[in-house]
Amino acid sequence: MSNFLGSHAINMDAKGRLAIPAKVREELAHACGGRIVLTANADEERCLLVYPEPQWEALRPQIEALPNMNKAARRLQRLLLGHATPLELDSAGRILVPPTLRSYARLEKKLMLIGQGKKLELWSEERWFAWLDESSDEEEMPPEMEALSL
Amino acid sequence: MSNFLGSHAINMDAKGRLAIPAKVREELAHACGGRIVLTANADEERCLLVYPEPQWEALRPQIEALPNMNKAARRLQRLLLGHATPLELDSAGRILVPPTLRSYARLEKKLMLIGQGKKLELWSEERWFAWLDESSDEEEMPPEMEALSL
DNA sequence: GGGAAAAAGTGGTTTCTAGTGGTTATTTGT
DNA sequence: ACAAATAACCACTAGAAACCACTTTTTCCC
Repeated sequence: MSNFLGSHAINMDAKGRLAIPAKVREELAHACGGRIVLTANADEERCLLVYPEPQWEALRPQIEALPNMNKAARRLQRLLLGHATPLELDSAGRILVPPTLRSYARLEKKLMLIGQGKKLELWSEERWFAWLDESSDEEEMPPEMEALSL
Repeated sequence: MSNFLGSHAINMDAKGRLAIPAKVREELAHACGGRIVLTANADEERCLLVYPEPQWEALRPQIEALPNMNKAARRLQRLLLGHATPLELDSAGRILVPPTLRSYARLEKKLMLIGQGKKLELWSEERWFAWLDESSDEEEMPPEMEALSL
């Protein structure tokens, strides 16, 4: 099972190529042989999600099966399914981010790649730091979280 | 079971390397053979957390399992999982703090390492002393705390 | 209490590989 | 068929990691 951790600053070149950090590349190699699926994030943060292909294939039927008379469910489907793009690493360990996804997440040169266990998140650096600075406003936390002892 | 106590002033060099104090090194050696995980703190104090690897591995699944349609849970995941970095001590007993974590906790040259029982906290010296000076404002305390007799 | 030896902390140097950019080939569309 | 855009290939540079050497502090023994 893949286990992506940590954050990495990476640059995207003018062609939309970005080099996956070597550490992450290793993880990807034996999680999916370098076959990944890139898609949009569903919540209000405009970032991209990087799934090893098997992980994505496990998730996809669940999304497709959602009762889509519900507006929120339709939104999730359109965002996730509608942006999903299979990608492979090139010989130098880079991926080419499709223009659509690039503009969805407002990616420019400086990016951040954030490990999230079974997947990775790809943010524009600017947006990532802005999100970090947001006050962790008084959202109510789920009971599992209140019980945590870090 | 590890049991980190006390505080130590330490210096980070220009490359981001910092020497773990010998006392702490001993504790680490037989808690995890020197294999540690460094990550960000979840609350508003921007410091880093140092876990012996087994401790972290006990915690990680709990964090990953949080219901991440919830905003507060997502924040915790992005901070903790998204910054977690496994590290090993070099031949001189030092660790290299990744640039991402260095900037998150605003670490410069002078740092403080604070024992917290099962983990350690790593602060910029400046922020540590500033925090000490903060008024412990009238937050209400949990019942377990009210029952304490120091 | 002083000196010596060992350990701890600090800094620099070299080597290697990850990351970057450019160039050529191929494919697709007009 | 030709042109433009995309994809694969190759070469170079810069940054990171491992190695090594030195200085300073502490502890133990005389």
